[in-house]
Amino acid sequence: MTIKDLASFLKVSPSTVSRALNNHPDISLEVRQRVQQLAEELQFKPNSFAANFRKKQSKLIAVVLPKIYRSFIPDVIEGITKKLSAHQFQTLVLITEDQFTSEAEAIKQCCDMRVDGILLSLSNQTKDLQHLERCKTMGIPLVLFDNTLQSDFFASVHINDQIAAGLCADLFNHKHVTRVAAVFGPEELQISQNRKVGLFATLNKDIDVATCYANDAQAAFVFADEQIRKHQTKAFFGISDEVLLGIVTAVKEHNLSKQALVVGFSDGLTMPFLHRELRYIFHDGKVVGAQAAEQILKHIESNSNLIEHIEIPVELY
Amino acid sequence: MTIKDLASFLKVSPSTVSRALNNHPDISLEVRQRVQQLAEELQFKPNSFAANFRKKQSKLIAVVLPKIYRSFIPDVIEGITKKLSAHQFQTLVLITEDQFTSEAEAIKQCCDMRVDGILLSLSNQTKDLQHLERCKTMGIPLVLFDNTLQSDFFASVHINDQIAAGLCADLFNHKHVTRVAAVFGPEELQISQNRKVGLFATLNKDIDVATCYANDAQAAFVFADEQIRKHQTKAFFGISDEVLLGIVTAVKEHNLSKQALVVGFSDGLTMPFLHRELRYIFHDGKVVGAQAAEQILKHIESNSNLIEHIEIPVELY
DNA sequence: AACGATTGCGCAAACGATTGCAGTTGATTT
DNA sequence: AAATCAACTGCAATCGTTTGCGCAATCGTT
Repeated sequence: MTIKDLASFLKVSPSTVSRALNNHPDISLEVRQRVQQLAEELQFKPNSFAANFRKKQSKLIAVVLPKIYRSFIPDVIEGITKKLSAHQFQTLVLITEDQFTSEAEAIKQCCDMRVDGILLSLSNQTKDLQHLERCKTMGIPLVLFDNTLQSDFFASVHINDQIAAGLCADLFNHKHVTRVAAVFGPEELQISQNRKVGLFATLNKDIDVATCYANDAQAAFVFADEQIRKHQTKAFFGISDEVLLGIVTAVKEHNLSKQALVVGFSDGLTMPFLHRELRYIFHDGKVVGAQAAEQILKHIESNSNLIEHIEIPVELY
Repeated sequence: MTIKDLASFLKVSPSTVSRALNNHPDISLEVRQRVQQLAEELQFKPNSFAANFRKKQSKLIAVVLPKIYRSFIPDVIEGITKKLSAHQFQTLVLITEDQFTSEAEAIKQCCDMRVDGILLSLSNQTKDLQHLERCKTMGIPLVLFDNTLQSDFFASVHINDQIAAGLCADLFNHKHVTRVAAVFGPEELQISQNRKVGLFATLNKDIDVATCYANDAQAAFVFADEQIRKHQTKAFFGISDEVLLGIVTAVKEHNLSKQALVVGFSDGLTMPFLHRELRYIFHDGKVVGAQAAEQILKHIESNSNLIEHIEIPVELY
């Protein structure tokens, strides 16, 4: 069932059918309705591949990310798909497993398959943006989100990690803690670095800080537990829900729930429920995802080449 | 840069280039190499839309699911994308938000855009499979996974929820508990029903059971807390990580960690860490995802019309 | 040497939609 | 009555690959 078939049924030309289906004003209302009605009856749907091919578009946006972590990322995906599907774009998901080579390969694939745009959260092995050259030369818009690197050529969307971490530091200062145990993510991760810098920049110099890089609850637990035993630490910073889980578990095991001050970044779901005293920067994946999607749509739909660096405002809860 | 351009550079015909690029044996090794070499140099990549259009395939598989829950689903997606990308298929993600109308709409879109296959986890509003008719008529293979309904026309992949829940019941029986507080998911959910049936079928009849339907930690917490207060309940069943979180929190608040018996379904990550005594059916998303992907690939690549109903074996940890 | 079989490549027609341009009406203007 | 114009619609080319078929040249066989 093609446009030609419809055309011969209706004794009009394929072009007329095409235009009628697309509500082109050249076609009289009467013909338009006849065409659309028959199309409806016969359950006809134009072959979008033929159309996209001709129109040189794919209506596909790729989301390339290191891993589907349990916090934050699900919201990001939801935010992206919701925004994109409202604009008749579909969402492709590619996972790099935090491997630089996979990331480069994924980008290559996206370009080769002519997606209309790419949303990319960098792997923690990625040190520069060379592998994105192809996107530039092929004119495929790309927006970095969450874990990004500064670039003049690609838009980016994230929270201001330094400022956000600064808010956490303010809290420690204000509560006059003397010692903080801070758990960051993988050391190479840009986000780890930014949050670390932000924390230390604002934290009173006379506060002792014990630092640890961890990427799961277990490692964070071991560290927090040790800090409590050795130093009676009662103030903690955790960079993500994953490590906060480890910290909070240690805190609870030592019956410090009420006295301890646990501060960190969270998606506001599990951890605040688990530890009601948690103070956290609400890292809202839906907003990040929606904004990133909006940026890419702006590039595509209005052909704007404006490179924006969006910082999502954050609050401490 | 098209195949034609390459052809004129090399003074051969476009068909030769096409065949050379696809390693067609009709083309001499010498010509093949020349073509491939120049293609490499010029960074030429065939327009996959043109090719797919011609070949009537899309190399796209859609994954339609109710929501990106924090447990299980991330693993499912990972399992799917890994398997599919190994076969040069890309993964499209559509979210229905547990709305039947969204689900029907999503399926329609997938068909209209001619995906090569669909992996579907049903929304909990979905009562029958009428809306999948179109897939049948268009010959688009579809595999149900996780939350499914029995069907003769579509393959399915899931664990045997009844048997799995039975294993949990065995544990309660064996430990001679007298009272169980069981939390299921949304009542309409097929999975809820199956696990409930399985639990009750095996549970000793003289065990009192208090039942509750909840879909988040908070609701489960309230229920568990109440059961502990009113009945000193010490045995609990939780259908998912979400509700287990609520149960375990209540248990801990009452200092029952050591004495309580908490049993449920988990993805083996957060909850077992949080409550080391947790006994759980390991609900492995990666395996479910990979199996579902494998089923769809089988349909596509070997044109098999065999409808299989796969039950992933489970273990109680 | 003559014959069929094989090898290697090109021709041209698809695939199904879109779109610039031109042509056909009928109505309106001069 | 001729000319102008607008409103519709059709023609045909086009997007970039793939692929059935045909044609030469080469090969091996008797």
